[in-house]
Amino acid sequence: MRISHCLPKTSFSSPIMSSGSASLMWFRKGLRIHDNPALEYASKGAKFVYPVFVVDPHYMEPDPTAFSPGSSRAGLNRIRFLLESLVDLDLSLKKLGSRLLVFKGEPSEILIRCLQEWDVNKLCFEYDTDPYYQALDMKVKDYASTAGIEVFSPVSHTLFNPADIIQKNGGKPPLTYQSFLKLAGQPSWASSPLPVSLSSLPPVGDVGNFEISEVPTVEELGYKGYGQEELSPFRGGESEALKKLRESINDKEWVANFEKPKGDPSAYLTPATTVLSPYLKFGCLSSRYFYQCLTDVYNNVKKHTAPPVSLVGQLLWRDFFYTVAFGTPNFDRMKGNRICKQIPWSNDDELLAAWREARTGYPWIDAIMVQLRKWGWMHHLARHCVACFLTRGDMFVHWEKGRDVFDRLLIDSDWAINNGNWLWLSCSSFFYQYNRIYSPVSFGKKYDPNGNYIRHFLPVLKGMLKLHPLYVFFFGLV
DNA sequence: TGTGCGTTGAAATC
DNA sequence: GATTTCAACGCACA
Repeated sequence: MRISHCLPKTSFSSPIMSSGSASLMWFRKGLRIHDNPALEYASKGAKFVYPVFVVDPHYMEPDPTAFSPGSSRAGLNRIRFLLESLVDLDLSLKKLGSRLLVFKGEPSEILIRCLQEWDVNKLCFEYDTDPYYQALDMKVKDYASTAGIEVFSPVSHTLFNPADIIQKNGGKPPLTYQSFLKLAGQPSWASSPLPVSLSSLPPVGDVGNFEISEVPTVEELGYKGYGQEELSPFRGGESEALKKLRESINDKEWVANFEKPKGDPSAYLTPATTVLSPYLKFGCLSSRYFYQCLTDVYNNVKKHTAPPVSLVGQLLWRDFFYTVAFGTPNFDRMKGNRICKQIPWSNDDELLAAWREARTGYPWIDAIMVQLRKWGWMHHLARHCVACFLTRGDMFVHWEKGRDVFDRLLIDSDWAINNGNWLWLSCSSFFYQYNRIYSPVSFGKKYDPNGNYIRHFLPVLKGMLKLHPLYVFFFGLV
């Protein structure tokens, strides 16, 4: 690791550690060495550390019935990004005298078996607010506590602990960005940075009868016949994340002046090439480390932009959505979701398929959808464009359907952020003006008759043209 | 209960 | 085609 900056302290106080013991470090997100309080605690005073990752077949293995290459839950691009991240993590662990132990199966069953077979007295993993992990972690924690194993599960995926913000707000999550900012304030770790640089890790203990495999390749998972050139150009892993971060941070002027477009949206082309979101999603890059790097830059320039439009503002948006998602039951559904407007969406699967398969007939929309399918990543404004088109244009398709397509195809798809944005862009929550069901002004009107919306995205779309020859084809149709 | 406001949007106008 | 105007809904806070 070439981390020269100071790294943040975890906001959790560490329990008294035992000595001469073994720890199990369970990786899920947080696929990194830097700013990883769970890994740090696992290695403190431990004789052995077992770094474990469980390949869940539901997430990883081919599902031939899905509409695109991939498993039942994730597209091939994100699966490959994850595998690359794991390979990189394994390499980094090896440099520190350890390695990644890769298992395959239902994660809670595997974890419990590991805890039964190995002489482990500490179980460490990053706290996760997603419902999938809330349920999974409950099972594993329950077993650990009955077995007398200490569990350390710090919040290190986000800048703030969503539970803290919700508590400060009287038990409910704030529903506007501004109120979130007020409640959040400065992160507790921001003023007292702690340099953390793991120089070595305790060795892996005896794995007993377990068969430990290397990180599988996509071919080994059963995906055949997909060449490199057909897939996303973005490589996964912490090393790549830190390299990309450094490239972005080096341009201090750009970092300080980063702002949402106000007349010159072409300024948004630069962040389109940094692509840090997938690394934040898997935790290859710590959002807290990113935050500190940005504050360092801000401290060394005369003036800089501020939330919501600044780069730090973007990290705070991420925390905002994590907080609302954590504090809202059924956040990923319309029904039973108290913050979601109840709308009688159309149920036309053919319209959905046309959108998904880039054959709407609108070249802008289709070009973006091709990029989504091919690269698994697209500019955030482009996402807004196609999401509004699907839910608020003539299609009027349920946001949950569009959400599912993004969730499958985006390499950076993140449960809280993806659902939050679809709620927003479909006028179901956070943003309510001109809801076409309830507003006689806009109801039934054709989507964007003046082309205001598309015009807003034009510079971004033209920028894409430079990036990939495929767009020539689509733009040629205009 | 009223008022302010939002990483707004569409119609009116230049 | 580009710019300006103003209508709009529900959260936040008094």
